[in-house]
Amino acid sequence: MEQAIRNTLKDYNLRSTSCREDILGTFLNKEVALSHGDIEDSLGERFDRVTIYRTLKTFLEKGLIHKVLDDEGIRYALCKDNCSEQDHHHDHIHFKCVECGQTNCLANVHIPSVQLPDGYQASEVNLLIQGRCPACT
Amino acid sequence: MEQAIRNTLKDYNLRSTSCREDILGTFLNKEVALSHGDIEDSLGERFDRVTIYRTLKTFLEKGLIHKVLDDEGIRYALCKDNCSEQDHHHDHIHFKCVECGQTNCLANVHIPSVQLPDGYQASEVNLLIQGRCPACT
DNA sequence: TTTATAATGCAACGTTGTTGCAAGAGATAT
DNA sequence: ATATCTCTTGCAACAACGTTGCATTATAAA
Repeated sequence: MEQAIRNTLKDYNLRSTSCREDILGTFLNKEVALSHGDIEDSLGERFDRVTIYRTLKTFLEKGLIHKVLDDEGIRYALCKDNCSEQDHHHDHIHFKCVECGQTNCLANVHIPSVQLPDGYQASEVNLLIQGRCPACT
Repeated sequence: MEQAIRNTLKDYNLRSTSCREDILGTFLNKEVALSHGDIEDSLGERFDRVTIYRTLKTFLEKGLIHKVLDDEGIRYALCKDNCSEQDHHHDHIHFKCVECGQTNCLANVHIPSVQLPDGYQASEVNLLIQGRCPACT
């Protein structure tokens, strides 16, 4: 596990540091979309707030994580497909439960293609569905 | 126009105040999704920041506006259909141009229905497409 | 082990959003 | 037109969120 995380960082041309390892580990554990605050809470006082911000920014730029839209702000989740600095492809859907507040990725559910009016060029698609998850129904 | 705005406020059981009239007027003029900051900039120093926050909150609760998810935070747009406190229905799509930064509503384009896994109940759907708008292609 | 480069922590700052409370304005009935 | 009740506003103070510059420390490669 530890080693797998290090390898992932290496694959993305990132140096291994304890902060990066812990944050990546948190994403792997939780499997839901996390906000900066969630990560801060989960890691305790081990790292500076600023370092967490910068780590998230770095992960974003390298294509390790992507933004997840949320009605309360911005969250982040691991990229499932192999994204890179150049190329992002996320056609999956995020579901946020209004009851328990968890946001997670509905893998396997594909976004049906949308017919855009003339002149519009899509590069990224984000779909957030809010409602109740199976655990809260 | 002035009178139309007052009537709209009345329809939603809201007292007419200059702040509410101006904010509603701004939404009617701009026709794009606005953030709190956009509104603040557009209205100048006429109203307190706090009042703008509270006005947006009130408009939200009464069903006059709805949240539009954005990769930089949260924006608001007028409800087109007749929404109310109880009942919101927004199946339209928002398009954000990565070039000019404007977010607007693609009326006429409907969100294709999504087949959710068992146990999930959807109550609200938000679709944001990012790319280039006709003016920036 | 040395060295070049990158990441971290700290401090300071700016922005964004919230709450309580006193003063002021809107709507209604008289 | 006025009095009255209620809702809205502005102010102050605060909390949360996010950014930048710089000195120090850690990583990876020679």
